[in-house]
Amino acid sequence: MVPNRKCAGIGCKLREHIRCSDMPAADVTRLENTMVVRTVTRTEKIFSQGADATGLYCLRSGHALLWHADIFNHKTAFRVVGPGEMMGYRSLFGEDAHAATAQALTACDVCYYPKKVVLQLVDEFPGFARRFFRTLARDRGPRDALLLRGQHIPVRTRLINLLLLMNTDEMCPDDGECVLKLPMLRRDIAALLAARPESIARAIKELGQDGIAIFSGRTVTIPNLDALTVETNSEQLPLKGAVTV
Amino acid sequence: MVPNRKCAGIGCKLREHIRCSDMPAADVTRLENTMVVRTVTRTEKIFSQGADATGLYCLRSGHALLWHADIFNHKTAFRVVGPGEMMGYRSLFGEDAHAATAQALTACDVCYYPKKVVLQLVDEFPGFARRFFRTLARDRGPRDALLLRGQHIPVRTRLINLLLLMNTDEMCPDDGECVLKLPMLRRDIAALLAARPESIARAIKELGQDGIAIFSGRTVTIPNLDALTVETNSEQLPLKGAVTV
DNA sequence: CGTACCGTTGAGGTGAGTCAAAGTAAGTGG
DNA sequence: CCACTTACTTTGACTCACCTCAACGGTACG
Repeated sequence: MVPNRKCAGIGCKLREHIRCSDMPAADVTRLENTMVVRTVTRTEKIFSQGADATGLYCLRSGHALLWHADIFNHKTAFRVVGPGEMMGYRSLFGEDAHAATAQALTACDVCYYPKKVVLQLVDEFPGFARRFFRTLARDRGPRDALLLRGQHIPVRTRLINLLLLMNTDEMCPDDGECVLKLPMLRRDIAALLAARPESIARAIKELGQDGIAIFSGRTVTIPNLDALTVETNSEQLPLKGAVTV
Repeated sequence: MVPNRKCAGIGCKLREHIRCSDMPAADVTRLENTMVVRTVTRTEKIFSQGADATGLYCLRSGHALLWHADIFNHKTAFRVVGPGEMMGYRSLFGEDAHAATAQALTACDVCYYPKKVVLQLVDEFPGFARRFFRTLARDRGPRDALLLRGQHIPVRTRLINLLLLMNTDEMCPDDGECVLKLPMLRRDIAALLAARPESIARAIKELGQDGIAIFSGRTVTIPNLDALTVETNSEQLPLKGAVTV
């Protein structure tokens, strides 16, 4: 782990939460002062399954993967965390130990806010709390996995879903082809889709032959984005919309 | 739907939430006065996927099933709601339409609290809010399904997991055999385990032949509870602990 | 120029889905 | 209370997507 350093200004979704609450400048500063930014390298763990949840994490840059290991160390990933996204809030508010490990897929700048300060602010400012309620209620954490797995959806379709999920930014010109860089290994894709790396390789080959998505290392070229969406819609999507109870 | 009637006293988990907050009697009365109890019959819907979330629901008695339907009307259940349990809170706090349908498995008494009052109380009483944070963060909603599905777990094991999940009450003497009454159809079990009714039937037959769990209609006799737990532990349980990020 | 690790390809096995049909329980009306 | 309808449950035969195991090619790094 690289030496910590203070960092002025709050990044991530948290800034948005603050804007929506009527938090005075003094309290924002209080939060800023306790924030710690640390830089982690690829494959390094940000927090580990089983460890106490001592605070809230936020990615300033880079990508991380959340996965859970069973007693046989069989890993099941269920969320890709991108720049600006928070993580660790479920165990924070659930008052549980971390039930998943966060591992850096690429080099990351990670913000950390101590539990005590976050909970205090949540208690004091209803507007701030309400934003967290929304985040928690809409959290796709385990839902990402649900969306992507499910036996009756073929691996090919699950892979397409993942591509569409990773394509949030506007790296796609409206008509032309679309180039996407996946921040993870085949092994990680497999863990996310609840499949084996071999099955992923076969699905990738198939998509390439059909001219739907051409993989070259971690770079994916998608000639026609519509062709992807068409295919997911024609398949059975068991949890297409958000599954909010 | 049977005519509504007022009902004194707040049941369910909500009472516990109130006890943990420092809510004055006047506010508790405010909540009680807006509460509505209605009785629903088997198969009746308590709320429907796509409808606006107008309040919080709570089962005073009976069992209900939460399921989500895709565009092909393929139903995937993900939670069994028992007496005292709340439902509908995710869409309430997520400010989304209901993304699932709640359907009564047996006759139910359902409490309903209007959104406005609940949100007001959450804003006013941090202790009350904190309990909801915990509930949301620990919510197994979609997680139940995750626990039970996953291709690499055979249907037989998923079924055992469900039995253990339904066996919360102490209907088991310490040594003797344990009798359990499932509140649902085979079809519902299938939806919960992301399997087909035929596969459930086969798994049930197998468990009976092995003398691990004898099904007779909706009544399940488990000669030795340990035999069940042993089997789940020896299998790969991808999400054994709670998956809280 | 090895040593790892990652990625791909092939052969073989299998759990569970699908389809179809028979058996059983539950609910209805005379 | 019984005949009838309807819905649920079980069984069997077949098929297939994916897993497993094993081997080989590629690339990074010492």
